[in-house]
Amino acid sequence: MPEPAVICTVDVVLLTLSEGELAVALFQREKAPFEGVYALPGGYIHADEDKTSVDAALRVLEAKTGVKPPYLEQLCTFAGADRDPRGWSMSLVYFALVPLDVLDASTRSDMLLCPVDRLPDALAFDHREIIDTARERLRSKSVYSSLPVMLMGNRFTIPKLKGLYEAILGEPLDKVTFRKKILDLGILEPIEGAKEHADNRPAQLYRVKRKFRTTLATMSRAFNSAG
Amino acid sequence: MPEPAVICTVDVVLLTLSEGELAVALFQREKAPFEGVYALPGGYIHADEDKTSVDAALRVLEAKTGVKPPYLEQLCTFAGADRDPRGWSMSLVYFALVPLDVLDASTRSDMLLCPVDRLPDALAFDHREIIDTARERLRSKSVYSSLPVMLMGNRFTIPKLKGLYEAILGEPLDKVTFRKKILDLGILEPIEGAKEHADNRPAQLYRVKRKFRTTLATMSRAFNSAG
DNA sequence: ACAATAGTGTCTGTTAGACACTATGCC
DNA sequence: GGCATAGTGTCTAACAGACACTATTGT
Repeated sequence: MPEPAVICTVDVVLLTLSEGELAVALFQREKAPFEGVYALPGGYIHADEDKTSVDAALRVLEAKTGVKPPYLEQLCTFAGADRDPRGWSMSLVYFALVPLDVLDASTRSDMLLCPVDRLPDALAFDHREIIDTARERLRSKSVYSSLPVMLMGNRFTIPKLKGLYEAILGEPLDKVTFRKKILDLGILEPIEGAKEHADNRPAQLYRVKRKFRTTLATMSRAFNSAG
Repeated sequence: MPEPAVICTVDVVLLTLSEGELAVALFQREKAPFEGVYALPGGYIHADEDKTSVDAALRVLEAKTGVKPPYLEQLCTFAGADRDPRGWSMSLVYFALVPLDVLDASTRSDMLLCPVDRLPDALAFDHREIIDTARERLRSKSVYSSLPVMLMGNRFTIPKLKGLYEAILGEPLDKVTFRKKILDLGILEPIEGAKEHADNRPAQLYRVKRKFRTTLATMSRAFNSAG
């Protein structure tokens, strides 16, 4: 017996660090439903074109943003009868982390980089919930891993990275502990003679070691003490 | 433009504790593809019947096993062109934990409870990979949470629960540490005067406190020392 | 009494976090 | 010199894990 068709789409939560804040990439929808309303980049799965669901996510992201994300993982699937007025729908959502400079280099002009703490009042479908889920995923992974370095550019200082962790976790971290643990991971190396200058003591610049450019490290203990 | 149809299914990895081992519920497929081969309980999403994807998972599980699982969460979505010979398919996989006695009470006779360490040589589709993903999810969640108590019955002893954690994590745990941490969670209470008798010193029986029957606790530190 | 497992008390090495301190730039 | 931030040394309280010990049953 033929089943009523299910609407199969892929959406991507692309997060970046913009002006010290976590921001998500949004686009105004060109068609109904939710025409003109901001939504995550996404689109139908093209069964004749996408070999895997990752391919579909990359294709959609490439089309909307021109970016190949250095980090991409499956987030969750949002499905049900009520989330799309056109019918029963299934949205396979991916979660991408992209440094701001990569995004800047190839941005399509219609993209809105919106700080996750100040989302528009209206978002298409259940995209607000999806973004919240992505934030929560990033937060929980950040507690015990080096995932956030995917949001930094090629060179960054420890204090800047600490600020990013604090922005993600929403709480202050201890300077000494953060330093020790992030360095103990062994994925960062100082860039000889390179310092970031401000109107105070310059900070040592670091980069991710070559062999960890793709792989990420997990740390043995959490950064914060929360249970 | 009409998109080529995507095959939308729900599958459930139902795990239980059988004779001290973690076991998964499998069924022989009645139709091609993979007719006669063991597979996870699953089926098409019924867009006209299932309001949400959880409904679909529960319906499929109820139909095959007669069980309403005390714990159910979305695991992952497996999708792509190659996993199903019929075409591009998308399987939304749920992950259920059920105590053995609940399962025994309403088992359909054609179910195979197979220890996860001794799976059949042949499994339908990518179900072996799916089961591995579920084991890994359970393992990672067990390190820092009380999730495994969902696999115990109404009453159990601390040493029995410790054995379950060891089966899931695949490594021995320290008796003292386990005791302290599982009790510190505050979700268990001793059953007054109830002991489990063997041919040695009887062990105190515990149960999950009423207010935690549905909610689960997370512990501040890991059970094991592994990073 | 003995075997076997349940359960506890104590010690030790490790570590997170607090705090104080030093270092190094710009004004 | 003063200020601000980078970076380090040290102390302490908490805790995981090891080990030895006691407790309680059946045989």
